[in-house]
Amino acid sequence: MDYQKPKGTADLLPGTTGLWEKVEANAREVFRQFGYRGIRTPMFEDYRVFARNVGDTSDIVEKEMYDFHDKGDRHIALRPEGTAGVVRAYVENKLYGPEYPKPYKVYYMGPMFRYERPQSGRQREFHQIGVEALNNESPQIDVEVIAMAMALFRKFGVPNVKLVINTLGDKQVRQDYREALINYLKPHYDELSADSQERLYKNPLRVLDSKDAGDQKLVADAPSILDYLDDESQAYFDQVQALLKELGIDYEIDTNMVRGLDYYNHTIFEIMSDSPVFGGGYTTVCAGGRYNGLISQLGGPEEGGIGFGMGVERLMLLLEQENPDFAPQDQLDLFLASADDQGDNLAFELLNKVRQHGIVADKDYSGVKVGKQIKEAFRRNAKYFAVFGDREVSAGQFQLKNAATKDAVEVKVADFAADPAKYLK
RNA sequence: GCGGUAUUGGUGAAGUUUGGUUAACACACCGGUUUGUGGGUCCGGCACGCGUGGGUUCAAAUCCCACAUACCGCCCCA
Repeated sequence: MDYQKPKGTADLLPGTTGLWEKVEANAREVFRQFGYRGIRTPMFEDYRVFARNVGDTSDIVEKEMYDFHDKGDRHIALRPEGTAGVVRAYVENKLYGPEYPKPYKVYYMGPMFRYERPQSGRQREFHQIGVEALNNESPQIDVEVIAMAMALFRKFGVPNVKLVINTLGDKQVRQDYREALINYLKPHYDELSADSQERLYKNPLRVLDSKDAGDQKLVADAPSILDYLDDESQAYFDQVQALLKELGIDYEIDTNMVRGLDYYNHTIFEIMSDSPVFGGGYTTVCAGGRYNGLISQLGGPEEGGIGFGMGVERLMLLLEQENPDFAPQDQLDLFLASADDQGDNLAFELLNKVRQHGIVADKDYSGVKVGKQIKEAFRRNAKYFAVFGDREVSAGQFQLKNAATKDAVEVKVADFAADPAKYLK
Protein backbone atom coordinates (compact mmCIF):
# COMPACT_ATOMS: atom_id res chain seq x y z
CA MET A 1 0.00 0.00 0.00
CA ASP A 2 1.76 3.13 -1.19
CA TYR A 3 -0.63 5.74 0.10
CA GLN A 4 -3.35 5.77 2.66
CA LYS A 5 -5.82 8.41 3.68
CA PRO A 6 -4.84 10.74 6.50
CA LYS A 7 -5.59 9.57 10.00
CA GLY A 8 -9.18 10.10 11.00
CA THR A 9 -10.53 10.66 7.49
CA ALA A 10 -12.81 8.43 5.45
CA ASP A 11 -13.50 7.71 1.81
CA LEU A 12 -17.21 7.69 1.13
CA LEU A 13 -17.71 5.30 -1.74
CA PRO A 14 -20.61 4.65 -4.09
CA GLY A 15 -22.86 2.37 -2.13
CA THR A 16 -22.87 4.65 0.88
CA THR A 17 -23.03 7.96 -0.96
CA GLY A 18 -26.57 7.11 -2.03
CA LEU A 19 -27.60 7.12 1.61
CA TRP A 20 -25.70 10.34 2.30
CA GLU A 21 -27.35 12.09 -0.60
CA LYS A 22 -30.78 10.94 0.52
CA VAL A 23 -30.16 12.16 4.06
CA GLU A 24 -29.02 15.53 2.73
CA ALA A 25 -31.96 15.80 0.37
CA ASN A 26 -34.40 15.00 3.17
CA ALA A 27 -32.76 17.53 5.45
CA ARG A 28 -32.99 20.26 2.81
CA GLU A 29 -36.64 19.48 2.35
CA VAL A 30 -37.38 19.83 6.06
CA PHE A 31 -35.29 23.00 6.37
CA ARG A 32 -37.03 24.60 3.43
CA GLN A 33 -40.40 23.90 5.06
CA PHE A 34 -39.26 25.80 8.11
CA GLY A 35 -37.97 28.73 6.08
CA TYR A 36 -34.26 28.00 6.25
CA ARG A 37 -31.95 28.60 3.30
CA GLY A 38 -28.55 27.22 2.54
CA ILE A 39 -25.33 29.00 3.42
CA ARG A 40 -21.82 27.92 2.49
CA THR A 41 -18.94 29.41 4.38
CA PRO A 42 -15.23 28.58 4.14
CA MET A 43 -13.96 25.35 5.56
CA PHE A 44 -11.13 27.29 7.12
CA GLU A 45 -11.13 30.62 8.89
CA ASP A 46 -8.77 32.87 10.73
CA TYR A 47 -7.79 30.99 13.86
CA ARG A 48 -9.22 33.73 16.05
CA VAL A 49 -12.73 33.30 14.67
CA PHE A 50 -12.85 30.06 16.60
CA ALA A 51 -10.35 30.70 19.37
CA ARG A 52 -11.94 33.91 20.62
CA ASN A 53 -15.52 32.82 20.24
CA VAL A 54 -15.64 29.11 20.81
CA GLY A 55 -13.66 29.76 23.97
CA ASP A 56 -9.98 29.99 24.75
CA THR A 57 -10.11 27.41 27.50
CA SER A 58 -12.33 24.91 25.75
CA ASP A 59 -10.70 21.66 24.77
CA ILE A 60 -11.71 22.23 21.19
CA VAL A 61 -9.44 25.26 21.07
CA GLU A 62 -6.77 24.04 23.44
CA LYS A 63 -5.99 20.74 21.81
CA GLU A 64 -8.44 19.84 19.09
CA MET A 65 -8.08 22.71 16.67
CA TYR A 66 -6.72 21.59 13.33
CA ASP A 67 -4.64 24.71 12.71
CA PHE A 68 -1.56 25.73 10.77
CA HIS A 69 0.26 28.74 9.37
CA ASP A 70 -0.14 29.23 5.65
CA LYS A 71 2.50 30.52 3.21
CA GLY A 72 1.54 34.09 4.06
CA ASP A 73 2.03 33.27 7.74
CA ARG A 74 -1.67 33.58 8.44
CA HIS A 75 -2.83 31.53 11.37
CA ILE A 76 -5.54 29.35 9.85
CA ALA A 77 -7.85 26.85 11.47
CA LEU A 78 -9.96 24.22 9.78
CA ARG A 79 -13.43 24.82 11.13
CA PRO A 80 -14.17 22.64 14.18
CA GLU A 81 -17.85 23.53 14.16
CA GLY A 82 -20.25 25.50 12.03
CA THR A 83 -21.66 28.30 14.12
CA ALA A 84 -18.69 30.64 14.47
CA GLY A 85 -18.06 30.76 10.73
CA VAL A 86 -21.72 31.33 9.93
CA VAL A 87 -21.96 34.14 12.46
CA ARG A 88 -18.77 35.66 11.06
CA ALA A 89 -20.30 35.58 7.57
CA TYR A 90 -23.53 37.00 8.93
CA VAL A 91 -21.72 39.93 10.45
CA GLU A 92 -19.24 40.48 7.62
CA ASN A 93 -22.05 40.58 5.04
CA LYS A 94 -24.20 42.78 7.28
CA LEU A 95 -27.08 40.36 7.07
CA TYR A 96 -28.48 42.03 10.19
CA GLY A 97 -29.46 45.00 8.01
CA PRO A 98 -33.09 46.17 7.99
CA GLU A 99 -33.77 44.65 4.58
CA TYR A 100 -33.18 41.09 5.81
CA PRO A 101 -35.61 38.82 7.61
CA LYS A 102 -35.33 38.40 11.36
CA PRO A 103 -34.56 35.82 12.40
CA TYR A 104 -32.18 35.13 9.58
CA LYS A 105 -32.52 31.38 9.11
CA VAL A 106 -29.79 29.36 7.43
CA TYR A 107 -28.65 25.77 7.17
CA TYR A 108 -25.37 24.22 6.15
CA MET A 109 -23.92 20.78 5.61
CA GLY A 110 -20.31 19.92 5.23
CA PRO A 111 -17.06 18.76 6.77
CA MET A 112 -15.74 19.86 10.15
CA PHE A 113 -12.30 19.14 11.54
CA ARG A 114 -10.99 18.33 14.98
CA TYR A 115 -7.52 17.11 15.71
CA GLU A 116 -8.22 14.22 18.02
CA ARG A 117 -7.86 10.50 18.43
CA PRO A 118 -10.29 8.77 16.08
CA GLN A 119 -12.80 6.20 17.21
CA SER A 120 -15.98 4.82 15.75
CA GLY A 121 -18.35 7.75 15.16
CA ARG A 122 -15.54 10.18 15.83
CA GLN A 123 -13.13 11.32 13.15
CA ARG A 124 -10.76 14.17 12.42
CA GLU A 125 -12.78 15.09 9.39
CA PHE A 126 -16.44 14.56 10.05
CA HIS A 127 -19.65 16.03 8.74
CA GLN A 128 -22.35 18.10 10.27
CA ILE A 129 -25.73 19.22 9.11
CA GLY A 130 -26.60 22.33 11.03
CA VAL A 131 -28.89 25.31 11.22
CA GLU A 132 -28.73 28.76 12.71
CA ALA A 133 -31.56 31.17 13.43
CA LEU A 134 -29.81 34.49 13.85
CA ASN A 135 -30.91 37.80 15.26
CA ASN A 136 -33.75 36.92 17.51
CA GLU A 137 -34.45 36.05 21.07
CA SER A 138 -37.68 34.20 21.49
CA PRO A 139 -38.68 30.93 23.10
CA GLN A 140 -40.73 30.24 19.99
CA ILE A 141 -37.62 30.17 17.86
CA ASP A 142 -35.87 27.92 20.36
CA VAL A 143 -38.74 25.49 20.17
CA GLU A 144 -38.97 25.77 16.41
CA VAL A 145 -35.34 24.78 16.11
CA ILE A 146 -35.83 21.86 18.48
CA ALA A 147 -39.02 20.79 16.71
CA MET A 148 -37.21 20.91 13.39
CA ALA A 149 -34.43 18.69 14.69
CA MET A 150 -36.99 16.22 15.96
CA ALA A 151 -38.81 16.37 12.63
CA LEU A 152 -35.58 15.38 10.93
CA PHE A 153 -35.24 12.25 13.02
CA ARG A 154 -38.84 11.38 12.28
CA LYS A 155 -38.19 11.89 8.59
CA PHE A 156 -35.21 9.57 8.79
CA GLY A 157 -37.34 6.91 10.42
CA VAL A 158 -35.48 6.90 13.72
CA PRO A 159 -38.07 8.34 16.11
CA ASN A 160 -36.76 6.48 19.15
CA VAL A 161 -34.41 9.23 20.20
CA LYS A 162 -34.49 11.24 23.38
CA LEU A 163 -34.58 15.01 23.68
CA VAL A 164 -32.71 16.42 26.63
CA ILE A 165 -32.76 20.11 27.49
CA ASN A 166 -31.18 22.39 30.02
CA THR A 167 -30.59 26.07 30.52
CA LEU A 168 -27.32 27.77 31.26
CA GLY A 169 -28.95 31.07 32.10
CA ASP A 170 -27.23 34.29 31.18
CA LYS A 171 -23.69 35.37 31.88
CA GLN A 172 -24.40 36.40 35.45
CA VAL A 173 -26.24 33.16 36.22
CA ARG A 174 -23.38 31.13 34.91
CA GLN A 175 -20.91 33.08 36.96
CA ASP A 176 -22.95 32.75 40.15
CA TYR A 177 -23.48 29.08 39.59
CA ARG A 178 -19.85 28.49 38.78
CA GLU A 179 -18.90 30.06 42.05
CA ALA A 180 -21.46 28.03 43.97
CA LEU A 181 -20.25 24.85 42.36
CA ILE A 182 -16.63 25.56 43.20
CA ASN A 183 -17.61 26.31 46.77
CA TYR A 184 -19.50 23.07 46.99
CA LEU A 185 -16.76 20.95 45.46
CA LYS A 186 -13.77 22.57 47.13
CA PRO A 187 -14.19 20.75 50.45
CA HIS A 188 -14.34 17.47 48.55
CA TYR A 189 -11.25 18.22 46.48
CA ASP A 190 -9.36 15.16 47.68
CA GLU A 191 -12.27 12.87 46.85
CA LEU A 192 -12.46 14.06 43.25
CA SER A 193 -10.88 12.14 40.42
CA ALA A 194 -7.64 13.52 39.05
CA ASP A 195 -9.44 14.71 35.91
CA SER A 196 -12.05 16.54 37.93
CA GLN A 197 -9.50 18.14 40.22
CA GLU A 198 -8.10 19.74 37.13
CA ARG A 199 -11.54 20.70 35.88
CA LEU A 200 -12.53 22.31 39.15
CA TYR A 201 -11.01 25.72 38.50
CA LYS A 202 -10.74 25.59 34.76
CA ASN A 203 -14.28 24.58 33.96
CA PRO A 204 -16.15 23.37 37.04
CA LEU A 205 -19.32 22.68 35.07
CA ARG A 206 -17.44 19.85 33.40
CA VAL A 207 -17.22 18.03 36.71
CA LEU A 208 -20.97 17.62 36.41
CA ASP A 209 -20.80 15.18 33.55
CA SER A 210 -17.77 13.25 34.73
CA LYS A 211 -17.94 9.54 34.06
CA ASP A 212 -16.09 8.73 37.26
CA ALA A 213 -18.41 6.94 39.70
CA GLY A 214 -17.00 8.78 42.71
CA ASP A 215 -17.45 12.13 41.02
CA GLN A 216 -20.99 11.25 40.10
CA LYS A 217 -21.82 10.50 43.70
CA LEU A 218 -20.52 13.90 44.80
CA VAL A 219 -22.23 15.66 41.93
CA ALA A 220 -25.57 14.11 42.85
CA ASP A 221 -25.81 16.44 45.84
CA ALA A 222 -24.28 19.43 44.12
CA PRO A 223 -26.33 22.58 43.71
CA SER A 224 -28.40 22.73 40.52
CA ILE A 225 -28.12 25.57 38.06
CA LEU A 226 -31.88 25.83 38.16
CA ASP A 227 -31.60 27.21 41.70
CA TYR A 228 -29.42 30.04 40.45
CA LEU A 229 -31.54 31.23 37.56
CA ASP A 230 -32.62 34.86 37.72
CA ASP A 231 -36.25 35.69 37.03
CA GLU A 232 -35.66 36.39 33.38
CA SER A 233 -33.74 33.19 32.68
CA GLN A 234 -36.30 31.20 34.65
CA ALA A 235 -39.18 32.75 32.72
CA TYR A 236 -37.46 32.05 29.42
CA PHE A 237 -36.83 28.44 30.32
CA ASP A 238 -40.41 28.05 31.54
CA GLN A 239 -41.74 29.37 28.25
CA VAL A 240 -39.57 27.04 26.23
CA GLN A 241 -40.89 24.12 28.22
CA ALA A 242 -44.49 25.26 27.91
CA LEU A 243 -44.14 25.55 24.15
CA LEU A 244 -42.53 22.12 23.88
CA LYS A 245 -45.48 20.68 25.77
CA GLU A 246 -47.85 22.55 23.53
CA LEU A 247 -46.28 20.90 20.50
CA GLY A 248 -46.40 17.52 22.20
CA ILE A 249 -42.63 17.12 22.18
CA ASP A 250 -41.39 14.90 25.00
CA TYR A 251 -38.23 15.97 26.74
CA GLU A 252 -36.11 15.44 29.79
CA ILE A 253 -34.27 18.07 31.78
CA ASP A 254 -30.69 17.25 32.61
CA THR A 255 -29.27 19.97 34.81
CA ASN A 256 -25.85 18.36 34.50
CA MET A 257 -25.78 18.78 30.74
CA VAL A 258 -23.00 21.21 29.83
CA ARG A 259 -21.29 22.48 26.74
CA GLY A 260 -17.72 22.30 25.56
CA LEU A 261 -18.12 25.56 23.71
CA ASP A 262 -18.09 28.75 25.74
CA TYR A 263 -20.57 30.76 23.74
CA TYR A 264 -23.73 29.00 24.83
CA ASN A 265 -26.30 30.40 27.21
CA HIS A 266 -29.96 29.89 28.08
CA THR A 267 -31.50 26.98 26.18
CA ILE A 268 -29.24 24.08 25.29
CA PHE A 269 -30.44 20.72 24.01
CA GLU A 270 -29.21 17.39 22.77
CA ILE A 271 -30.84 14.59 20.89
CA MET A 272 -29.47 11.29 22.09
CA SER A 273 -29.74 7.65 21.14
CA ASP A 274 -29.07 4.51 23.13
CA SER A 275 -28.92 2.37 20.00
CA PRO A 276 -26.59 -0.63 20.39
CA VAL A 277 -24.36 0.73 17.60
CA PHE A 278 -23.02 3.27 20.07
CA GLY A 279 -22.12 0.68 22.65
CA GLY A 280 -23.65 1.17 26.04
CA GLY A 281 -25.45 4.28 27.17
CA TYR A 282 -26.61 7.34 25.34
CA THR A 283 -24.67 9.05 22.58
CA THR A 284 -25.43 12.54 21.35
CA VAL A 285 -26.32 12.71 17.68
CA CYS A 286 -27.49 16.30 17.57
CA ALA A 287 -26.53 19.15 19.85
CA GLY A 288 -27.65 22.74 19.87
CA GLY A 289 -28.28 25.79 21.91
CA ARG A 290 -28.67 29.49 22.20
CA TYR A 291 -25.74 31.85 21.91
CA ASN A 292 -26.77 35.36 22.80
CA GLY A 293 -23.70 37.52 22.74
CA LEU A 294 -21.80 35.64 20.05
CA ILE A 295 -23.03 37.90 17.27
CA SER A 296 -21.89 41.03 19.05
CA GLN A 297 -18.64 39.35 20.00
CA LEU A 298 -17.93 38.93 16.31
CA GLY A 299 -18.73 42.58 15.66
CA GLY A 300 -22.46 42.42 14.93
CA PRO A 301 -25.46 43.79 16.77
CA GLU A 302 -26.40 42.85 20.30
CA GLU A 303 -28.72 40.06 19.25
CA GLY A 304 -29.09 36.41 20.02
CA GLY A 305 -29.11 33.29 17.94
CA ILE A 306 -29.77 29.61 18.26
CA GLY A 307 -28.80 26.61 16.22
CA PHE A 308 -27.85 22.98 16.21
CA GLY A 309 -25.36 20.69 14.60
CA MET A 310 -26.05 17.09 13.74
CA GLY A 311 -23.22 14.59 13.36
CA VAL A 312 -23.76 12.90 10.01
CA GLU A 313 -21.42 9.96 10.64
CA ARG A 314 -23.23 9.19 13.87
CA LEU A 315 -26.55 9.60 12.13
CA MET A 316 -25.42 7.09 9.50
CA LEU A 317 -24.49 4.55 12.14
CA LEU A 318 -27.87 5.06 13.73
CA LEU A 319 -29.69 4.82 10.43
CA GLU A 320 -27.97 1.60 9.38
CA GLN A 321 -28.90 0.04 12.69
CA GLU A 322 -32.38 1.40 13.27
CA ASN A 323 -33.76 1.88 9.78
CA PRO A 324 -31.69 0.03 7.18
CA ASP A 325 -34.52 0.31 4.64
CA PHE A 326 -33.91 4.04 4.45
CA ALA A 327 -30.85 3.39 2.28
CA PRO A 328 -31.81 3.75 -1.39
CA GLN A 329 -31.37 0.69 -3.57
CA ASP A 330 -29.37 0.92 -6.76
CA GLN A 331 -31.72 -0.11 -9.50
CA LEU A 332 -32.00 0.02 -13.27
CA ASP A 333 -35.21 0.14 -15.24
CA LEU A 334 -33.59 -1.54 -18.19
CA PHE A 335 -30.39 -3.33 -19.13
CA LEU A 336 -29.50 -4.02 -22.76
CA ALA A 337 -27.43 -7.00 -23.84
CA SER A 338 -26.08 -7.60 -27.30
CA ALA A 339 -25.21 -10.70 -29.30
CA ASP A 340 -23.21 -9.15 -32.11
CA ASP A 341 -21.97 -5.84 -33.47
CA GLN A 342 -25.14 -4.97 -35.36
CA GLY A 343 -27.24 -5.60 -32.29
CA ASP A 344 -24.80 -3.71 -30.13
CA ASN A 345 -25.15 -0.62 -32.31
CA LEU A 346 -28.92 -0.82 -32.11
CA ALA A 347 -28.71 -1.26 -28.32
CA PHE A 348 -26.45 1.78 -28.05
CA GLU A 349 -28.84 3.95 -30.05
CA LEU A 350 -31.88 2.68 -28.21
CA LEU A 351 -30.18 3.28 -24.87
CA ASN A 352 -29.63 6.90 -25.78
CA LYS A 353 -33.29 7.30 -26.78
CA VAL A 354 -34.81 5.75 -23.67
CA ARG A 355 -32.57 7.81 -21.43
CA GLN A 356 -34.01 10.91 -23.04
CA HIS A 357 -37.36 9.71 -21.75
CA GLY A 358 -35.98 9.64 -18.22
CA ILE A 359 -35.54 5.88 -18.08
CA VAL A 360 -32.68 4.65 -15.90
CA ALA A 361 -30.89 2.34 -18.27
CA ASP A 362 -27.51 0.87 -19.07
CA LYS A 363 -25.97 -1.68 -21.40
CA ASP A 364 -23.08 -4.04 -21.65
CA TYR A 365 -19.83 -2.53 -22.88
CA SER A 366 -17.59 -5.54 -22.54
CA GLY A 367 -18.82 -7.71 -25.44
CA VAL A 368 -18.86 -10.87 -23.34
CA LYS A 369 -21.22 -13.71 -24.05
CA VAL A 370 -24.94 -13.04 -23.88
CA GLY A 371 -25.38 -15.25 -20.83
CA LYS A 372 -22.82 -13.21 -18.93
CA GLN A 373 -24.48 -9.98 -19.95
CA ILE A 374 -27.80 -11.19 -18.62
CA LYS A 375 -26.16 -12.10 -15.34
CA GLU A 376 -24.85 -8.56 -15.27
CA ALA A 377 -28.42 -7.32 -15.68
CA PHE A 378 -29.39 -9.19 -12.52
CA ARG A 379 -26.33 -8.00 -10.71
CA ARG A 380 -27.26 -4.43 -11.57
CA ASN A 381 -30.74 -5.02 -10.24
CA ALA A 382 -32.40 -4.29 -13.58
CA LYS A 383 -36.19 -4.54 -13.73
CA TYR A 384 -36.15 -5.39 -17.43
CA PHE A 385 -33.59 -6.61 -19.90
CA ALA A 386 -33.42 -7.33 -23.62
CA VAL A 387 -30.98 -8.91 -26.05
CA PHE A 388 -30.12 -7.36 -29.40
CA GLY A 389 -28.54 -9.05 -32.41
CA ASP A 390 -28.90 -9.14 -36.18
CA ARG A 391 -32.29 -10.87 -35.79
CA GLU A 392 -33.70 -7.92 -33.87
CA VAL A 393 -32.12 -5.47 -36.28
CA SER A 394 -33.75 -7.03 -39.32
CA ALA A 395 -37.09 -7.78 -37.62
CA GLY A 396 -37.30 -4.31 -36.07
CA GLN A 397 -38.57 -5.80 -32.83
CA PHE A 398 -37.19 -7.48 -29.73
CA GLN A 399 -38.15 -9.43 -26.63
CA LEU A 400 -38.51 -7.29 -23.53
CA LYS A 401 -38.07 -9.46 -20.47
CA ASN A 402 -39.18 -8.79 -16.94
CA ALA A 403 -36.40 -9.93 -14.65
CA ALA A 404 -38.64 -10.75 -11.72
CA THR A 405 -41.59 -12.46 -13.41
CA LYS A 406 -39.64 -13.91 -16.37
CA ASP A 407 -42.45 -12.65 -18.64
CA ALA A 408 -41.39 -11.69 -22.14
CA VAL A 409 -43.23 -9.49 -24.62
CA GLU A 410 -42.41 -8.75 -28.23
CA VAL A 411 -42.01 -5.01 -28.75
CA LYS A 412 -41.34 -3.02 -31.91
CA VAL A 413 -38.15 -1.04 -31.57
CA ALA A 414 -39.79 2.13 -32.89
CA ASP A 415 -42.77 1.84 -30.52
CA PHE A 416 -40.48 1.28 -27.57
CA ALA A 417 -38.26 4.21 -28.43
CA ALA A 418 -41.32 6.46 -28.74
CA ASP A 419 -42.66 5.70 -25.27
CA PRO A 420 -40.50 3.28 -23.27
CA ALA A 421 -42.26 4.00 -19.99
CA LYS A 422 -45.38 2.33 -21.36
CA TYR A 423 -43.56 -1.00 -21.45
CA LEU A 424 -41.50 -0.66 -18.28
CA LYS A 425 -44.17 -0.92 -15.64
C1' G B 1 -2.45 13.79 24.67
C1' C B 2 -2.60 8.76 27.88
C1' G B 3 -3.57 3.29 28.16
C1' G B 4 -4.96 -1.33 25.54
C1' U B 5 -6.07 -4.70 21.23
C1' A B 6 -5.33 -5.55 16.26
C1' U B 7 -3.34 -5.37 10.92
C1' U B 8 -2.76 -12.14 6.32
C1' G B 9 -5.70 -12.05 -1.69
C1' G B 10 -11.28 -8.22 -3.99
C1' U B 11 -14.06 -9.98 0.87
C1' G B 12 -14.69 -13.08 5.58
C1' A B 13 -10.74 -15.34 7.47
C1' A B 14 -7.36 -20.20 9.26
C1' G B 15 -2.30 -20.25 10.45
C1' U B 16 1.03 -16.72 15.26
C1' U B 17 0.92 -20.32 21.60
C1' U B 18 5.26 -24.80 20.01
C1' G B 19 9.72 -20.21 13.74
C1' G B 20 10.73 -25.08 9.25
C1' U B 21 9.33 -23.51 2.78
C1' U B 22 1.60 -26.23 -0.94
C1' A B 23 -0.75 -19.40 3.30
C1' A B 24 -6.34 -23.83 4.75
C1' C B 25 -11.56 -23.08 3.96
C1' A B 26 -15.50 -20.07 2.14
C1' C B 27 -17.64 -15.98 -0.62
C1' A B 28 -16.89 -12.76 -4.66
C1' C B 29 -14.62 -12.36 -9.36
C1' C B 30 -12.64 -14.38 -14.17
C1' G B 31 -12.58 -18.43 -17.99
C1' G B 32 -14.96 -22.90 -19.62
C1' U B 33 -19.56 -25.98 -19.24
C1' U B 34 -20.22 -26.45 -28.00
C1' U B 35 -24.55 -22.10 -32.19
C1' G B 36 -27.80 -15.59 -29.05
C1' U B 37 -31.01 -15.62 -23.19
C1' G B 38 -31.75 -16.07 -16.44
C1' G B 39 -29.10 -15.61 -10.68
C1' G B 40 -28.09 -23.00 -10.95
C1' U B 41 -24.54 -27.26 -11.60
C1' C B 42 -19.81 -29.05 -12.60
C1' C B 43 -14.45 -28.03 -14.07
C1' G B 44 -10.47 -24.67 -13.85
C1' G B 45 -8.08 -19.91 -12.45
C1' C B 46 -7.24 -16.32 -8.61
C1' A B 47 -1.64 -13.90 -2.21
C1' C B 48 6.18 -15.31 -5.45
C1' G B 49 3.31 -12.95 -0.21
C1' C B 50 1.16 -11.98 5.46
C1' G B 51 0.42 -3.07 7.27
C1' U B 52 5.60 -0.45 6.37
C1' G B 53 10.80 -0.43 7.61
C1' G B 54 14.63 -2.56 10.32
C1' G B 55 16.61 -6.64 13.39
C1' U B 56 17.37 -11.86 15.47
C1' U B 57 17.97 -16.77 12.97
C1' C B 58 20.52 -21.80 8.80
C1' A B 59 15.19 -20.50 8.34
C1' A B 60 10.12 -15.39 10.14
C1' A B 61 3.05 -14.43 8.54
C1' U B 62 4.92 -16.61 13.27
C1' C B 63 10.20 -13.75 17.74
C1' C B 64 12.19 -8.40 18.82
C1' C B 65 12.19 -2.89 17.79
C1' A B 66 10.35 1.46 15.38
C1' C B 67 6.65 3.68 12.48
C1' A B 68 1.69 3.87 10.14
C1' U B 69 -3.39 2.90 10.41
C1' A B 70 -7.97 0.91 12.58
C1' C B 71 -10.75 -0.29 16.79
C1' C B 72 -11.72 -0.01 22.38
C1' G B 73 -11.27 2.85 27.09
C1' C B 74 -9.87 7.87 29.10
C1' C B 75 -9.86 13.11 27.87
C1' C B 76 -13.35 15.40 24.89
C1' C B 77 -17.22 15.43 21.59
C1' A B 78 -21.04 15.43 16.43
